[in-house]
Amino acid sequence: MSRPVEFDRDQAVQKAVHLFWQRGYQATSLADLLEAMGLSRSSFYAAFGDKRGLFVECLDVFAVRNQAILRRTRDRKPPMAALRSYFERNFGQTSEPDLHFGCMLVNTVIELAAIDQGLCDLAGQHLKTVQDLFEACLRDAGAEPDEAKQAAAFLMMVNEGARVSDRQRISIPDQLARINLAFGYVESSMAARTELGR
Amino acid sequence: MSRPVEFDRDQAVQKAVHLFWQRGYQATSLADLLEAMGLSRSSFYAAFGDKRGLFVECLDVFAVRNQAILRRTRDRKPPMAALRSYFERNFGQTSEPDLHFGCMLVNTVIELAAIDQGLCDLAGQHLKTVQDLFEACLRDAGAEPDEAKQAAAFLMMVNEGARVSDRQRISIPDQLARINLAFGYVESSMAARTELGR
DNA sequence: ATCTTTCTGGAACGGTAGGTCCATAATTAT
DNA sequence: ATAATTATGGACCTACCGTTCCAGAAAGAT
Repeated sequence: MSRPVEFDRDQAVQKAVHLFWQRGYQATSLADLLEAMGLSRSSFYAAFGDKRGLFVECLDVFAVRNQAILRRTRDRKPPMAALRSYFERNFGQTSEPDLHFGCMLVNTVIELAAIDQGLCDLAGQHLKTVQDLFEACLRDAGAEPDEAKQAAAFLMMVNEGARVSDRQRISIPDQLARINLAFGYVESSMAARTELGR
Repeated sequence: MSRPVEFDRDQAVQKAVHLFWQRGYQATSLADLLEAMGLSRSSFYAAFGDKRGLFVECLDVFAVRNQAILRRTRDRKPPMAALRSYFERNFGQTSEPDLHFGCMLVNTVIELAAIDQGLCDLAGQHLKTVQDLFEACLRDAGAEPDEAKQAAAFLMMVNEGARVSDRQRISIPDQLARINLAFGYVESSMAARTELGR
């Protein structure tokens, strides 16, 4: 076998994630993608099938990368601190100066709910996985099963809301204050149950 | 002066709001709009300028209608109950059987943040007005100035998160449970301050 | 050097987008 | 009736969309 230099597939997908994350599915044209990924039309269709196929792949990549943030800190910090740092890391300073793209999964749910139910459901499943991670952390922190489930659902709602505000370029201090308030509520509620017996 | 029968402008705008709310800005084509509004291309451009102009008008109409829900119940119920019913009404049963469109303002922020900053900012301003309404209700309920501001920001985050889940067709009981939890947090926090000290 | 395989650049496709234009129909004032 | 005014239907425009196709360039295998 033989072929011209292979392009770096993973790197190309990363570029695509960045574009889709920033501009959404519909507003990202094939021309935009080809330029950013640095490959030709023909290679694109050979490698990814079509635009929608690439988007599915990007959703998966984003979701894995996003969950990894939480999974890694979970090994190194107490469970509640890991949860907090997941929220804070997503909204604090980033590698890029102006990275207020929210969450690609949330953006997808909103943009495509009435347009492409398959893509919307896929994004929703990934979000559900994150919510399950929240629940696991809360269990580790001592929450009762039902309490953990409720609090995880609440924190996912907070997460989604924070991502919306992020797209509006809310100030970082304001953002952190709201997140801190939400965690204060959850933690004091858990503490209350623990202190005054079961 | 003289002219053929005028079309009902307000009614046409209502139809457009419904479409934009459901499908978003980009995915709503002119053909969709003309059919729903029941008018011809020429009349459309004469009356609204262009698609973007109509969208601006729709954002305003939606925002006013949305705020009216809260303003009206505020006259007839205690402030915290009015706030709660704003959240519950937006996610409980509606006139239409499957009206899981979220909030048009939130949808616009997410869809157009990187596409049309003007429209995104306009939607953001309308959301800020709602947040100010939240704050006023909390003041009426006895919150201190800073406490009211913080809690209003928190509730706006909850509101935005709830709208995202709404587009994912979250079950109504789950939705109400999360909202109830959020309000429980805010109310018990306010009660704690009132009881002990100050 | 030749063959084989893989990727490339670019032309071309049909479809649809938002927007413009104009001849015609409809209505009121005179 | 006639004139003046205004909305209508629909053809038309340009631009771009995602996708397909193909001749040819590049590189390892023989």
